[in-house]
Amino acid sequence: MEKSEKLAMIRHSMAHVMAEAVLEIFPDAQIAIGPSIENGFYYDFDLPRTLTEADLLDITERMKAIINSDRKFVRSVVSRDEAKEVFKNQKYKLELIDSIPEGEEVSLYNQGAFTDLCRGPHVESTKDLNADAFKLLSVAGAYWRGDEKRPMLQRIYGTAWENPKELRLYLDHLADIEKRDHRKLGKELDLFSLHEEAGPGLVYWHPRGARIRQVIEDFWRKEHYENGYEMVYTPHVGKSWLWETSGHLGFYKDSMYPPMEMDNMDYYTKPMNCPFHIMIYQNSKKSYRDLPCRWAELGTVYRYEKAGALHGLMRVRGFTQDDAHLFVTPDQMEDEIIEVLRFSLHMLHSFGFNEIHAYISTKPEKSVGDVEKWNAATEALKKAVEKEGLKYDIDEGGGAFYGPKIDLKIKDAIGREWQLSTVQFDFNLPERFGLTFVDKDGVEKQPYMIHRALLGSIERFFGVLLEHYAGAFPPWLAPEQVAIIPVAEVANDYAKEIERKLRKDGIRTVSDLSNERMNAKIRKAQQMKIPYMLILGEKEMGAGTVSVRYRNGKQAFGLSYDAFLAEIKAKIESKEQL
RNA sequence: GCCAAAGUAGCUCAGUGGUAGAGCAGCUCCCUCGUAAUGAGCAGGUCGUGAGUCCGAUUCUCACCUUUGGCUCCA
Repeated sequence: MEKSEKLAMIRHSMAHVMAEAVLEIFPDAQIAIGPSIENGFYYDFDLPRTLTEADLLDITERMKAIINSDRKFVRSVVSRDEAKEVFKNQKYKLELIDSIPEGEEVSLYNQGAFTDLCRGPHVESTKDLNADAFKLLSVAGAYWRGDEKRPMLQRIYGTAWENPKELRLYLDHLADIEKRDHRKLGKELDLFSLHEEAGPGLVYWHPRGARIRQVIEDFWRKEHYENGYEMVYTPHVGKSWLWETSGHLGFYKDSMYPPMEMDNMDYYTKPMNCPFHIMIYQNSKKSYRDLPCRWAELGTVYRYEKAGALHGLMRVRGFTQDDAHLFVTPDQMEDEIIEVLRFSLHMLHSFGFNEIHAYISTKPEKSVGDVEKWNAATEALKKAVEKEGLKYDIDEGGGAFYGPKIDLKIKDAIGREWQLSTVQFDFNLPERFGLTFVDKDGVEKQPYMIHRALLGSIERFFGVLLEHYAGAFPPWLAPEQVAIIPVAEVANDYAKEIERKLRKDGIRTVSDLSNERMNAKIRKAQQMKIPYMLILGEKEMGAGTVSVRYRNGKQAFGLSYDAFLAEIKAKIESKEQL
């Protein structure tokens, strides 16, 4: 048996054991569902009162007792009526029984005092579970069937493994995630802040964070120019006419900031940049000779995200998309898609993301645009992905109503997936705005329009980068690349001299002339995760050299200034991690 | 928006029905030091906001705001 199947069985069985334990404490509890999930399991309950930390300990102890009592998991197949009789006091189970398709058999699993409606499979006996290889993690609210109109249940999350060692590894992994939390690092490294009193979900970039953002944006612009894009700038607000035409006021209004009234007109802050880029397109009549238009903008947009959805930099209300729109002829479409994908991968690789997975989403049932276009676009997406040799999954029918898309997800340093790039066809806006170009044959035709963002949003991308590197940015991104640390006051002038030279040579440098001890300065620089420290004392002054302490603790003594400069420049140039 | 927890000094946190404390950071002084914290002193808080109970509320109650973990949605 595959390990993943075995773990799923263990976790699913754990969920049943947990349900039994909960029922021991709350005999009248209504039980909902309890599946295995990635890394663990959960079970949803409708309970007479809110669970506390103490309850979790109590449940844990009871679970251990159940596991150690060697109860068999016994499967039985019953009729619907029999099942309904068994669960006559369990309204959620009754609903589930009714939702089982006709013809599918209804099975129960029983262990000890607990019987659950369940497809299985399960381990043979509770003794196949390890009482020291699970942990209940948290209680959270969850709607019955994920529907916010239905009752809110209490969900207990747990993690379960084959043995205590695996559990330990997983708990260490959770601790690692916590250590890398971009909100924590953002504070520690003085990169950004959010201010509840000034508006939730709005980001303030501090000098050190802004430095990194600047490096990202400069690189982004340079690459875009090199790859045939032009930059545009567009306004932050637009009259309601624009959003009515685009359809946003019809489909997207709930996610937009409310209107501002001026001169009897409603103005909306933009939740997307597309209508503005379309205005530029429409400013003049386009010939096939003008296409493709590749227009990019670091466009700051505002969206009303539900309060509960806000999360650090990952989910905010104001953010900057690294947006671009491509207006292309049908002939150009395929090559352009291949090119966009190649470009995306190049960008992601540059930032140190090398494990990339593609997800193609195809035509949903309700859609606009004719089938031929959908097919051509979808084929182009597949071709592009295959050409790059990317692993990909297809989400059949998972596209937006207005066009198919590719999403790229990267894996970070600790194996978590993040969606960054997205390439999205749009058959809707060209129609709504009546976009055309004059083809060779003199006939006006509709161009293909492609939205794409490579990094997604700068805020979110920054958050992902921060967690990926755990704050220890590679030299090319580090807000401060060199910290100069004089051993004692006598070396301060020499420190200033070296700082001036480095700054002049384009190296981001700070020097610490405070009257702390050298050790304290090193500690400070180390905590700020500055990649290079130059320790300058009488020896260096005398010889006109520098001594380097690298972020990883290694040291090099007596380097000439030029040798050090060459070394750091090479690192920056290569974008390597130190 | 819903469920739960939380909000005390710039940060991390302790604490109490009789208007608060630590460490770090900050400031001052001392130290001038060779690879992760020299030492001493000072200053810093209307205890998230508003109401209620009470002789008295940071502490108890309620409402609101915000944050966190989830649900939903997504970049």
